Amino acid sequence: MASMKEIAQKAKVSQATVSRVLSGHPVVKPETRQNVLYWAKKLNYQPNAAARSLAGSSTNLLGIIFPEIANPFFSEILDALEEAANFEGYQILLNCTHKSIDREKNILNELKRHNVDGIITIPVSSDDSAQYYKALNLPVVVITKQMEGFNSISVSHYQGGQKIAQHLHSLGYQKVGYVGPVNQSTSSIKFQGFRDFIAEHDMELSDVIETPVPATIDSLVMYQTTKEYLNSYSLRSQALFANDDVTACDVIRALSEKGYSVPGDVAVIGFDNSLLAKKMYPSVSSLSQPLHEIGQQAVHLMLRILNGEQTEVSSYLLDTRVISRDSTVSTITA
Amino acid sequence: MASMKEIAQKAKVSQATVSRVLSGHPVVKPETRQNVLYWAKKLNYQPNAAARSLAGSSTNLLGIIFPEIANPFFSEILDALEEAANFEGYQILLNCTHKSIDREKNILNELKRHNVDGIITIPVSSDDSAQYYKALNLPVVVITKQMEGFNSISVSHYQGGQKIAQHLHSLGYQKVGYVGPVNQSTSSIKFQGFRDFIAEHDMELSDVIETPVPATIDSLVMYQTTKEYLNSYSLRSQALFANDDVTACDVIRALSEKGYSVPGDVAVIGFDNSLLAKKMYPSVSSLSQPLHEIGQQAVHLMLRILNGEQTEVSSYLLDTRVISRDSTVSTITA
DNA sequence: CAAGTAAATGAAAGCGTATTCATTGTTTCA
DNA sequence: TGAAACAATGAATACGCTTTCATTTACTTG
Repeated sequence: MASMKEIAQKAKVSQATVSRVLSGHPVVKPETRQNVLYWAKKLNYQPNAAARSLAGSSTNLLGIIFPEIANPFFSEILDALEEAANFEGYQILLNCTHKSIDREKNILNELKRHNVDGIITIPVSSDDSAQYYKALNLPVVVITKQMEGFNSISVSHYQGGQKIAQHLHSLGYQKVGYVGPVNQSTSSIKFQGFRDFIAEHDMELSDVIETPVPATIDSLVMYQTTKEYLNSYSLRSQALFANDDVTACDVIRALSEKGYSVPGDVAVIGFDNSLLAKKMYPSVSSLSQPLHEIGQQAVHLMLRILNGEQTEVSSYLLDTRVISRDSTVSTITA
Repeated sequence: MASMKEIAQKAKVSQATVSRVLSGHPVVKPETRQNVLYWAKKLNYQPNAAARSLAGSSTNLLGIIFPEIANPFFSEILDALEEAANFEGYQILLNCTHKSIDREKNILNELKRHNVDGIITIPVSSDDSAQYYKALNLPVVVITKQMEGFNSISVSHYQGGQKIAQHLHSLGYQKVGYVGPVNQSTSSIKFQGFRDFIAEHDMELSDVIETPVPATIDSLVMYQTTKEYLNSYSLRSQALFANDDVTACDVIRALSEKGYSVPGDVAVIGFDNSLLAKKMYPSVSSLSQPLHEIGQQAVHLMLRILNGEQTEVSSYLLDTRVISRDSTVSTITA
């Protein structure tokens, strides 16, 4: 690899001048600049990232922390994140917590030693993780959820739950149910919004199928829990709100296997509007989170922080909307 | 961040000795070692990656090059890759080509300047990409396909096509069809295996629905092409082989919308055994590629190369097997 | 035209580590 | 007991870059 030293020799200038040219420092005579650029190009010069980092400038490295990747919800965001970051000249260091806070701590150490310029993260826990991120003293952008004292890009899960209920209400469903975790942070907020809307309108929460938080995307626990519920109770709901699209798929399977037709007998609506909801047949209605935009905005927010254009901490909430598909239909007959 | 210098001061030894202890160099007196380790721990020492890199040792950085991430096929592999790499103490630098060879060239430059120890890649083109990888002079492991002159971890797509045909044959399907690209490298190999098996057994290739190669996972082009075909021709096949699981989903939708029941009227089988095939209802039969294993083995192969334990170039082909699900059923009546 | 100022560049230090080479202290063996 | 071999450590250098400070050159102005 060609170094600045070689360029300096060829161009008959000092290495300092080469550095100035290549880092866009203004005080260089145009002719000198041209000459240096000529040789840089000719030698296919690539700045050594380690040397740059060591010399104190930025690394153009962004640490990314996700719970897992195989989940389409996450991978779609990651896709957008990668695209935006690379467009802006940043490389991405990808790490998964698998929802373990110990793993998260280790990752933070790793990222620190690599001198990342900033971190974009889906933290393990909005409560417990905060202190470790604080201790880093690095720019952090939290996505898909909020964390006290940190910049974040997310959606209102409470409002999301409301919109789901509203959607079902507008289609004429009166008895509705919920499938998902009840005591987990994000899920319970969705559920709360859902319940609050129900309470304020002429609706009834007829079934609550509480599931554990699945460890991985391959987990069948939502399917199994739903199946067991259907074996034990007779379903009273006309429509079910599944906490996310993965759950929605599992619920549809459990329902179908028990002889319910979707949406004929029971409607189902998911959350996230991830790939699964789109590709399923019948396609699954869902609350759309702008996944691509979340990734993109996270990167742009990070850049603003790095450029000092944004100093105060703020949470951005992006818009959501219900995408109505095959799994929910109007029950209102003329 | 604490540096070796600080540890050296506290432990009253030279920085060189600290370096020796921390990099496991043997010639240090046990007491000295203990003392240094004590202080390293106490100061929560984290080695500076840039300095290490610059001083000539390895970076523990692995470059990863994928076409896209949002596709479940890729994201499942990525998940395994990340897990294995981190377990082995490596960080992952993630990049997407979006199937552009120019983008791929740029990525290679980026990775080079970051001094990655090696690259694990799904190259854009097995023919055109090779030269750029060669020029890097870095360890490279190709995955999910083969590239002349490079180490690779993949499956036999030809044999995969054969196995699909064999599966359909064993279930009693005689007239079968294919949906997918016809002139793209990997796809056409699958198709060839499929055709060859058909030719050698009492089967007939009744429909070929040629689709373009979709640009992204969100593309509806496979669905549209299938729909158009169904509008123009009457389907003669009893079973369709879809080039991958995403296509299989689209085919099922198109068929269902045209009034065909799956698998009642037409069976469908996919390729990859990705998340989509598992989560769909009815679930989709598919040829299972060991996605997790591909990721894991790629990392382990890379480590063997880096340790000099593997010097000659070789292609590893992992086992595949047909996963029979709801979308294919036996037509043989007793 | 001298003196002072601005523009352009070079020399050198420093970032944190690995590593070579030199040095010190300790042991071994003739 | 003296020299040689060895074990343990320190001093110093290099890696490629950014940045400060000093120097040179060119230009302005009274």
